[in-house]
Amino acid sequence: MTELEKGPTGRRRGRGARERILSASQQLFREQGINRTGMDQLCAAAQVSKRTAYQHFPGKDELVAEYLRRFDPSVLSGVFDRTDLTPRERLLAAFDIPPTTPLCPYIAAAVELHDPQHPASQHARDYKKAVAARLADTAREAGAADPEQLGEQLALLIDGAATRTRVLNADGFPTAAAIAAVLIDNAIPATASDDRRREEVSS
Amino acid sequence: MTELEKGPTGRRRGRGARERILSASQQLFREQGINRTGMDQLCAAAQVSKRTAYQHFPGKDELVAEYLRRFDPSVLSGVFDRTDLTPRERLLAAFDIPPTTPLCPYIAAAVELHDPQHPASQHARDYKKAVAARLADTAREAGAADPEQLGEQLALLIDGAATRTRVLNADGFPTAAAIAAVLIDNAIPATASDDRRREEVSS
DNA sequence: CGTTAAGTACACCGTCCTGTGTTCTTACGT
DNA sequence: ACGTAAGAACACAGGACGGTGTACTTAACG
Repeated sequence: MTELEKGPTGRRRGRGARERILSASQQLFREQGINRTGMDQLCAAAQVSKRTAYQHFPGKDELVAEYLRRFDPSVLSGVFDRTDLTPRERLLAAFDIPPTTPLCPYIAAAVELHDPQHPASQHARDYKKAVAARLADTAREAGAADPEQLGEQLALLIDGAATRTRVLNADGFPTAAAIAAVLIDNAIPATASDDRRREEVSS
Repeated sequence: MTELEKGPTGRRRGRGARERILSASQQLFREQGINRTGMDQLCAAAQVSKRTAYQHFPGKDELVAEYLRRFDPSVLSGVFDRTDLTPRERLLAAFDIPPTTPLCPYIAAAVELHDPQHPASQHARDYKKAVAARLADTAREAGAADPEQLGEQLALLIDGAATRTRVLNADGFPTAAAIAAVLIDNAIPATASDDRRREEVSS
């Protein structure tokens, strides 16, 4: 990863500066925040010339947007694609987050940048909606009466837990998970604690 | 408030510069964020010389801390001291927040400043704990089985709603209020809910 | 080989930021 | 009326920031 990735036969140019920049962004933006991380420091950490950075990204704003774009696959698919869990367990697994996680980078970016028009802010909105939609899908799979509502509720719990973890310096996800369990049980009519049967509830 | 406050007989010095500074802080910090509000702009809005500002506050950090300190009475007592409501109604009234509210300034400050050691961050922690404690008190008053847990849960809901309102640009408090209603009903031992009026419960 | 693109090193610009020094003016209380 | 302290006006230091210009070096590939 730190080494250049030589493609099969196609483009093999470059020595991976862009990757190093994004990698350093992930570390520094999360550790120090976006506004408190200057381009000079970032380039030094990435071992990349400042000039090179600005040949890969038009500006810091676009770099931040691209930095956020990198989170999608890991977070989204990490939980929702686990076939070893029942839908209900998957919903709860979304709250199994190590307390060391700094803060949802989308929340941090939206608050730090403070501009709803910023490309990163728009991406944050899209991401949050996507998570809620994924939760709703899983809720539907689990047989919830109102999947959209449950998805929105669980998404709110995740954000609340992330925020409180940051502000209070104490893990808020156990509390959120407890609430989630109540909501899930209330939303699934049959209260079949575990629907091990994978029957598609075509409704 | 905007006028100088002449004490009874004691100190009558000053023409209210400090008040104007704090007042302008409330407006600008909430509208634009803390980091994006420079001292020059703030002093101009407060119609205060920059030199005067730095004679009232050692630095911007302390000004921010004092700015946060101003929120305590209004927010805390605004909801919890309403004697016209039952304890249960008071818990739910905490979610009646106009959607125009920018964002809980404590969350914004903690995320923007990004330093847990910052005086404002410490104050934000204290405030969040105080709110949870107040909610727990009210929950106890309402007859909840585990008031501390319910207080913590409701506090998490409020923060989640505030965060999502900011990130998604859509009011998140109705969703949070719906969850709160479920939690409250689950936490108060069944029929013992202190509703004085049971008329339009189901409506 | 030579070409070409990617990357480096480094100085530099303009802007904004927090914070200070200095001098002058106002208003209050005695 | 006078002294004193709060405040105004204004320039300026010192640094961080985002971003650019320029000349040089490296590595891939024909």
